[in-house]
Amino acid sequence: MLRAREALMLSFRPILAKHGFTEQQWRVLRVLGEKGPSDAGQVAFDACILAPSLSRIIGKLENEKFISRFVDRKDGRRVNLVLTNLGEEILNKIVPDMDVVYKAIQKRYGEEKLAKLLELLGSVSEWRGR
Amino acid sequence: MLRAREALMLSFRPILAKHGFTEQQWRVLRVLGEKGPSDAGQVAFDACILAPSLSRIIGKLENEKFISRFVDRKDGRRVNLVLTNLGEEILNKIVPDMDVVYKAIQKRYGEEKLAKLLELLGSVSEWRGR
DNA sequence: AAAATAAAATTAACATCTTAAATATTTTTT
DNA sequence: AAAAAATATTTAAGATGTTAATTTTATTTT
Repeated sequence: MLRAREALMLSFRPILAKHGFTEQQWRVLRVLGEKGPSDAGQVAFDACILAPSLSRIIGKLENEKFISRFVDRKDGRRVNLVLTNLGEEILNKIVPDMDVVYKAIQKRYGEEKLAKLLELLGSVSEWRGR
Repeated sequence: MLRAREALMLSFRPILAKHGFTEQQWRVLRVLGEKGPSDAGQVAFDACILAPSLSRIIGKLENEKFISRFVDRKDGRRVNLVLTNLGEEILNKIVPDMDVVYKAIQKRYGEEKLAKLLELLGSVSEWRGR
């Protein structure tokens, strides 16, 4: 699984590097773009990043003005995260490049084969906690 | 893929923690146990660990007497790694515990489904370099 | 054979992972 | 309402990931 992931990321990483993002920073931006404003816990789950890592990542992304962070009004423990305009801009620049690579992979590997793989991976993911 | 891996490792990590090893240290020991003495480059590939990480890991495992390291006689650039007796002992203690978990997963998830997943993952891994 | 190039491992620097502990806030108990 | 338990986030510390630079040894060029 590690090697498969590594083989895939070899194609994606150069795109991120060109824009100065790491994989994880990218996942945070992408999740916020796809699901809209969310609290840190939700982003951590969606981006598959542990809470301590996320804390530092959002610190950086906030400093660089890609996201903003504010405490929830109803629950003072929660921190809400939102993309800034700058964050949305950069997201819209990167997404198309990633899509090109994704589609190339889909074509090269076989569309139905890839779908099957994702389905099997999804069913593994779901047993969290048993 | 990340989430699937995480779901699986949730079952394995406690076993390693009980013996005081990290995932990566374990992969190094296991590879040396399965393939016998190998040079660092080969171990790095087999254990899916980058060379710089491996350097640090083998430093620790050598200090703790689980492996020994010596330069290749024919090629002075290469470093060969071997399990010590202590390393083999600990390996033989941990392997059965890991097997129990693996078989439980195999049973719970479905043997042929798991085989299919591993096959698909294997074929993804193989494109390295295209 | 000397110089240039290539290859394997290590070191360095910064980012992230992982577990545990600490903080702050909310909810539940008593 | 005060105390206790639970929840969300952050800090801390040690280990690994990632890229680049360095070191050492082999191989290739000239």
